[in-house]
Amino acid sequence: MATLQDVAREAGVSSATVSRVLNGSPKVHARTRKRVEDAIERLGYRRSRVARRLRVRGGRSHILGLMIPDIQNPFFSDVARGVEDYAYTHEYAVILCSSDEDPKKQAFYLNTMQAESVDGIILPPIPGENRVIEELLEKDRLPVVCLDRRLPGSSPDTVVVDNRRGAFEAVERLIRLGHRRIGIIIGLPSLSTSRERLEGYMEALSKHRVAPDSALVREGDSKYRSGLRQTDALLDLPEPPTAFFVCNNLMTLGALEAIHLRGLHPPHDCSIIGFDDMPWAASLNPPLTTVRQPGYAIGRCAAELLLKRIADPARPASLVMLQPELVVRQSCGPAPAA
Amino acid sequence: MATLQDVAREAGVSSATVSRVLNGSPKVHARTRKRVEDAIERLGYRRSRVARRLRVRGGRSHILGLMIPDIQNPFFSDVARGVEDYAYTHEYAVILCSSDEDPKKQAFYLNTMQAESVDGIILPPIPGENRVIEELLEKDRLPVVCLDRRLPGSSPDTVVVDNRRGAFEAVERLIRLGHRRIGIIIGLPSLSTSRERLEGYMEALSKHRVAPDSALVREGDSKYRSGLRQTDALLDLPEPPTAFFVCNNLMTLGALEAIHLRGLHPPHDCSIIGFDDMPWAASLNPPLTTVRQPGYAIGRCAAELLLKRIADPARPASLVMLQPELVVRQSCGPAPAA
DNA sequence: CTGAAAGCGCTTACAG
DNA sequence: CTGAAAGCGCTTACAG
Repeated sequence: MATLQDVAREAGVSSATVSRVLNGSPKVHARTRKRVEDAIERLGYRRSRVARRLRVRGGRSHILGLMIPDIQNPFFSDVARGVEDYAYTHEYAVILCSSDEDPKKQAFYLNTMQAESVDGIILPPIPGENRVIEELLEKDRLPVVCLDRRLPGSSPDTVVVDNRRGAFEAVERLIRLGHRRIGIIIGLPSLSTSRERLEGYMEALSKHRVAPDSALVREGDSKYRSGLRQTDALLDLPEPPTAFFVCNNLMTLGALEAIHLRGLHPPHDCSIIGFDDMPWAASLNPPLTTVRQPGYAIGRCAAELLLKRIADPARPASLVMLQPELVVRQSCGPAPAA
Repeated sequence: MATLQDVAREAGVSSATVSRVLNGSPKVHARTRKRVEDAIERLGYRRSRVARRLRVRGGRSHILGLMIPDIQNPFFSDVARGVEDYAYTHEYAVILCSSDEDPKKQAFYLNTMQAESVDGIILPPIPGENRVIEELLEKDRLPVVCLDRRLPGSSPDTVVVDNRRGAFEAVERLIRLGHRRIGIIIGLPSLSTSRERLEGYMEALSKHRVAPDSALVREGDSKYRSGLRQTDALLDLPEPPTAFFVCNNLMTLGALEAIHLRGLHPPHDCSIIGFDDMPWAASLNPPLTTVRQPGYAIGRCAAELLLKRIADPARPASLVMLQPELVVRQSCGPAPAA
């Protein structure tokens, strides 16, 4: 690889001049500039960002770090795409990591990102691992934007969805269809999203004077298998629910499987509403009614907040709450007469 | 941020010694090592990878570049996860980019990756853009592995799936069920995957002496809408197909939608086989028979080849062909009597 | 086992 | 408008 020195030699100028040309400094004679540009062309020179970053004070790496639980979860691939597209329009690239909610992986990746001197990091905080992120913010003064989940205690820039409202609307719809025994499967209870969705469920029940029953509340882990198991458990109840509200995409697939395995056919035999919409929700059996989270918009918004913070570290932190939307398809019907 | 110099001062040793401790050199006195480690701890020092890379000859960045058409396509998120997981076990992080098959985006991202001095790049080559990749390989001597698609002309490390065989088996199955008019919807004809899947289709036809009909061959663009449109076109034929072979995941969803809109119910009214399996394929209506590509394994394998090449640039290039698998569910039935 | 010194490829006041 | 020189934060022969 040719270096800046090589270019200087080739063009017969000093390295300072080459650097000026590279940085578009106005005070270089047009003829000199041309000579340098020709030399760059001839040598196929490319400036080393690594060396540049070492030198330039406050030098931006133009790299963002994005750490999500799992890129194979369609919600998070929507988020990732949103981040990436916004970053691209601002000439940023992104380092992507899947943490699997594993503190060890998170630590490794966070370390790598910092060592690579990313300009900032976007992540949904892992419950119980706040310290790490707070250190990032306070000690390392690294811009961080939280997404999907809130960071209890501190309040960095955050973008979340109104989970309470999304859950409330879903459950209210089920109640209006006549359902009184509504099962809910939430994700890990340590997640703020799980708690908020449960709150929305409780509020809807309370508003419509439906008595809550703790047997109808099940905890999963956001994966397919837990959706299957918890639905099974619900169906095994002496008085099983007539409707299901399943709080994430993969668990909903599992729930559907469990329901089918019993020979049940929604929306006739029972009703189901999922959380997270997906391109194939309309092709499921039955076409699935879901609470749509704007994953792509969440990603874009987080990237925007991060770039703003990078540009102005002193700006006040903001909390953006995006609205979910109930997408009604065909998985809900009236409650069977009791 | 504390620098190595700060640590040296704090520990009362030279910077060389600190560096030795950092690099795990055995020839440092245990007591000295302890002093340095304590100083590092006290100062919260983290070594700058940027400075390190500038200095270490042939210094590895421990970053891989991965450029895929679209992270929102589940096949590619499987691939991405495979790459990432393998990279993680070897202490590598990955920069992820979605090219949308857009040469301009590809150029920008490739540039960024190089400037960031990634140690190597994994990508499915964009048709007609071979030059760029060849330059990477020859001029910049940057390790590159191609994935999913072959690079016509040269032969870098490549991992692909046996598309011909996957398509052949799918179509043969349809023929054995009695289908004679089998529609196929391929992706962009410039992609090697599209051509190979079409070849497999033709071979199956030919083996079983079914006359090909060019009206049954439609070209899509791998997206949902084209699956919908091309299926519509097929159904509008004077003599429509009784079975459909749709060559990618998103187009299959579109095809299913088109079929449902006509009030048709597979597997009774027609049959359909998709390409690419997905976690929710079993929950579709009907549960979908598909050719499963091992996306995760493809990603892992590509990452493995890349790291091997980085370690030994002189090793001969290898072409790995992974086998697809026909996953039979319930979207295919006997052809209706003519 | 440890230190002084050179240098990786750039940028940037400081002179001129 | 241009150049000489210092320095970003590290590593590594070379001495001792």
